[in-house]
Amino acid sequence: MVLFARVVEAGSFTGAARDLAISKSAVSKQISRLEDRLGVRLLNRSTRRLSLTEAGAAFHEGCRRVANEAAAAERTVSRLASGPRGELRVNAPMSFGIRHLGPCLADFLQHYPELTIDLTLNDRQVDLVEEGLDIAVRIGVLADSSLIAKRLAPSHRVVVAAPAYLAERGCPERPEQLADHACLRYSYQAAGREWRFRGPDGERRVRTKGPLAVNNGDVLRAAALDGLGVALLPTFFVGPDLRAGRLERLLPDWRDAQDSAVHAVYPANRNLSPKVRVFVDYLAERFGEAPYWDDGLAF
Amino acid sequence: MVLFARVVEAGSFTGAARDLAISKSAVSKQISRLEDRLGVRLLNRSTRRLSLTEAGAAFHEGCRRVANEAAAAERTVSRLASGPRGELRVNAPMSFGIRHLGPCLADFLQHYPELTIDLTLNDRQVDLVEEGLDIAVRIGVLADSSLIAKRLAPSHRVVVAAPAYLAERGCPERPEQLADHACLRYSYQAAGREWRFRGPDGERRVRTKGPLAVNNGDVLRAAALDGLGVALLPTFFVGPDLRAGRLERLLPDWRDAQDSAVHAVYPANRNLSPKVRVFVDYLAERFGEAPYWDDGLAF
DNA sequence: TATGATTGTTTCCAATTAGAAACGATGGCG
DNA sequence: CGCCATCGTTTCTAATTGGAAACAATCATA
Repeated sequence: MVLFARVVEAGSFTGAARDLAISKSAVSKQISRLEDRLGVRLLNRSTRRLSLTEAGAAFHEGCRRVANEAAAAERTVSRLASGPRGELRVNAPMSFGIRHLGPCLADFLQHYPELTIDLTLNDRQVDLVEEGLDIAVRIGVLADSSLIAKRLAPSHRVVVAAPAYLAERGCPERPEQLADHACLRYSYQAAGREWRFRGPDGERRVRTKGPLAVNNGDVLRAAALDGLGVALLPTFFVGPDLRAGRLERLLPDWRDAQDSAVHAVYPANRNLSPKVRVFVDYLAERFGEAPYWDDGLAF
Repeated sequence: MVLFARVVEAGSFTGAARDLAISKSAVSKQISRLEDRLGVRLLNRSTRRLSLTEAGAAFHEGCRRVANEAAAAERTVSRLASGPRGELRVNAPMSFGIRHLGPCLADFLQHYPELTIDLTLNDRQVDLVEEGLDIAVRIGVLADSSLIAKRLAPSHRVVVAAPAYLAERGCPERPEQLADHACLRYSYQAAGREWRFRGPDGERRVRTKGPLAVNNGDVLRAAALDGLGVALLPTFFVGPDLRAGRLERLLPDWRDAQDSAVHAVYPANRNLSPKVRVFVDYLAERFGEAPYWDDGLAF
């Protein structure tokens, strides 16, 4: 229809072909096919002159409208494709979002004034497609799926306790000794009860016990700060507490065997929209392999 | 764009494929190509669920409008293609138009109430395409062209004269004798001066002379009626005069060697519009190989 | 009145697109 | 928890469409 409109407006097949950068044989054949499909002759053509039939004139009216609408629609889309613009719908885990995403949004949005963000924080596994999300931040080991996962930062978990607790119960030197401590742990996590470490002489597993299991990191941290016990928490959670001396890191020679990472997860890579790309790039730059929350900590 | 709109509205590729009676692989590939061309992902697809991206939602809005406009345009055209409707632009020679086309229009239009006629009468050779005409009635031998010519009726020319003239000058029995008569003839016609006949013993040519040459049949006829001389005129012109005895036919055993025909001429045959078809058929039926204007005359 | 230039169409071949079937992934259902 | 049905994608082949050149028809020009 766009081609037909162009032919009418150019006044010739050859002119339309030139305008649309296709061959005149393609124009001729497309118009013929269109006429056959509609069952009407649209253009009367003598070798050197074109004229519209009654049907052609009516159809051209419609084609012109179609061509305009189509061009407008493509312009709208191209605008969204040409730069970071529009609304970015983000999902993230509650605690990470509050601590590390929230504080950077103002700066990010300042860089991209045509972008707005709709951030949803929750700890359940959401379906990006179903919820119409552009991107989710996820921490841990990822189940493989059709989505793209981009690593934003490492996520180390460390064993921590309050100085008061250590003064009272002593400081464990080897993972096995944790079995005799009050261990605060995540509930509803696969191996929440068993802590695994990799150290100088291999891997060790410890079955922990303690007065509290909870499915929220903030509660866990608060309990540790109150000297209720020993907790295994990500550094993005307790980095400031360690630097401030409110918590102390135990077993510094042992690394959590389940070390994982912070990921950005988003659908497909082909035709990734600029808004998603700039957000992912921004986060990867801001966090990185040595994120600020690990400053002063060694691994 | 129509396909994309359909996918969004059906909520699945498979559903859209079914609606449009194409394969789902075609749908999948077309959407992918569209996304590549626009440089944006329009739909996020997990195996069992589709959701629109921001760009997809904006584009769908436009596609819906495009699809509606396109459907409306096709409906309009299909209506014109589905039956005799609209305006029929006709061209015909002046005298034939007045005598034989005009009188049948009322009857014709009564059969096709959704049709209107724009009839132009003139004797110059018009360019159908340039003038935007649907059909022309032409009499004589046709130059071949890209147009279709449908024979509507034979056109016989006969030699006639008024009884008064014959009483005074006598009745020629053989073509050669016309050379001694006052011959009234068409001017500006190739062989207007030379009359050719086919008779019992072959073809004869007669070089005529006379007091009047004119490029209009009505004037010629009036002159003959007035007894000014002998004229060679088509029967559709002088049929009534012959039957009424106002004119008499000479040389009944000799036929005009240039016998020609009444034709309907129109562009191309492929996708001939119903309005043209019914008009041509109507005229062919009304005139035919033994047209009413030849009633009572023998050839 | 002939010639050259330009138009839309056709032809032949290459490139693109559609279709059938297989595939991998996911949700519903027992 | 496993099976089946269904979804979108991929693969391979067949059909369709596009392009360059040849063609037929017309107009402008000399």
